[in-house]
Amino acid sequence: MSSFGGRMAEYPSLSIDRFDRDNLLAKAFFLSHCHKDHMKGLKAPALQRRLECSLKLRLYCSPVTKEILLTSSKYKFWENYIAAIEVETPTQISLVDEAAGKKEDILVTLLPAGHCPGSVMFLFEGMGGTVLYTGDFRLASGEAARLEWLHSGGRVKDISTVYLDTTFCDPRFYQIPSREECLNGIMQLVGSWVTLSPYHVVWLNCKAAYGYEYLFTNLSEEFGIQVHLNKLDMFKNMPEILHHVTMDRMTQIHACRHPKEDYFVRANRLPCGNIAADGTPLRIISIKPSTMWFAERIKRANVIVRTSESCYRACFSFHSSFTEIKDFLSYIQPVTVHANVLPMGKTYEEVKEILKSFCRKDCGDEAVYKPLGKLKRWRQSFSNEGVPSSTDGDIDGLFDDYHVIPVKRALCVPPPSPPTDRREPDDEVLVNSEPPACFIPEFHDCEESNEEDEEEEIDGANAEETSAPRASGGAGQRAGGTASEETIAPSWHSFFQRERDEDWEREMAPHSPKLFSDSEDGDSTHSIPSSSQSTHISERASQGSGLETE
DNA sequence: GCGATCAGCT
DNA sequence: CACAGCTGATCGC
Repeated sequence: MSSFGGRMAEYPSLSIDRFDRDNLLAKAFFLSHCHKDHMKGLKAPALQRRLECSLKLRLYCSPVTKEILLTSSKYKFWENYIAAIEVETPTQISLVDEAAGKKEDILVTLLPAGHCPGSVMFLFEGMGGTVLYTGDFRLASGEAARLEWLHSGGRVKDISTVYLDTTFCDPRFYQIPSREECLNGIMQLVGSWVTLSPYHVVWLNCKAAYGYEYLFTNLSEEFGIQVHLNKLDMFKNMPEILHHVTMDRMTQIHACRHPKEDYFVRANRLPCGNIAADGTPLRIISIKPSTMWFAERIKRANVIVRTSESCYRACFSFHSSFTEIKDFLSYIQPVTVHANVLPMGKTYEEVKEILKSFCRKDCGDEAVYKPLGKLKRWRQSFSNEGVPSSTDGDIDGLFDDYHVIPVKRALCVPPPSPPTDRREPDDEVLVNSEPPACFIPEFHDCEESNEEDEEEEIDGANAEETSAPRASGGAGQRAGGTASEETIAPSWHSFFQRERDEDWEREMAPHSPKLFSDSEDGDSTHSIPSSSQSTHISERASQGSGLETE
């Protein structure tokens, strides 16, 4: 959760991701993405009043963020005060002091942050120097090098300060499997289930927040099955998402929510209450995206963990891991860095100390901080009214070496580890060189591990301990169900006959499914085909009743 | 009645 | 397994 106060020392008249208290006095507002903890005060009457009294005040964000924000009626009043800025399009903004009549121009560039739809980082350039506010982000190691606007003249820009998403800035979160690895694991699990029969459905237990959309679109694309959501209006102008989601409950992949969803799922019901038209009980598995991390370098990661008979956790993170943060910051090499988030159980000083080690070092008389050069050209500028006032499409000359990885500053890093080396996360950095002139602590050797109590290895003996009795008088919940949630009888059968009509009938065994069980209890019907080696699904004996829904 | 804050619970 | 946000209780206005 962001604890950033909203303002940066270098540009104190801007407010970012906080809109309460002193931030109300800002000359311009910025929203990095649409998560509530970055929107504090954004719908407060005090801010509404402030807007109505000013001709100049604008909220700057990405076009997607604007779309999402304005979909919510609570934020509709922003309609005339939002200036969407295209991503990766340097844009000039005039900050006007309406009382003093003074004006200051800054250049802002939105960089894709990989956190959720519309999420961006803000790169500010102006009299306060070059400052990067990351918002929340997840970039894989090496991705900073591909962000054009972090560079100039083939080199990384001279960035004085970074305001950084430090959610996982703790060696405990040393490594998180990549987006692709996680997605592949989930795809295989989903695929191995939904192909068994039309009655095999998956419930993705996603939090009520943006950021899972690429999961939905990829699953839908792969299996030709749209994902059921409670509402879609926020995606109405995003066809690339809209095509893959649906409000039709008659589908095999669900990410719908219900306040009592755990009750539903325990009773073998989907949160939306959907059932098969012919009364055949659905076979539901739940997959809960969670952050799973690895304190040590391990060769093969389990990105899926089975927690009970029909419940799985799948690795999923919208924040960069410790390694990714380190890579990002080491590449940017700012003079100073501020933590936007205090990771659980860490003090600000501890985080600061870690971050400092990734920043630019004071090495003797090497030029440490060069003043900002002349600003280059920009494509488009906004007047204070938020209207694009000019267009200058010619930016190509700025970055003709686009495909060449820009050269980093040659600071503080002696051979044999030249600064231009791009390290892969797996490279063994700690063995290959003398300590650099500026000693950089490494965290590779940390002994911390989340593995000890996780028991992620397959435990066939316990894996079937899932028919344990319900903790409570669960008998009151009949699978066939309470009548209140059902409305119209869905034409389940015909729906799927369009899609595929063979193969599944023979799979419709009457026994209860035992998923991914390696045990030989004789009732196992579900196993990931040969691909299980690459999926890294592990079983974990359920600690509780075996009927947990998370 | 509304908003802010916090505990509790995913 | 730790992110993001909901619900409900409490308090102040």
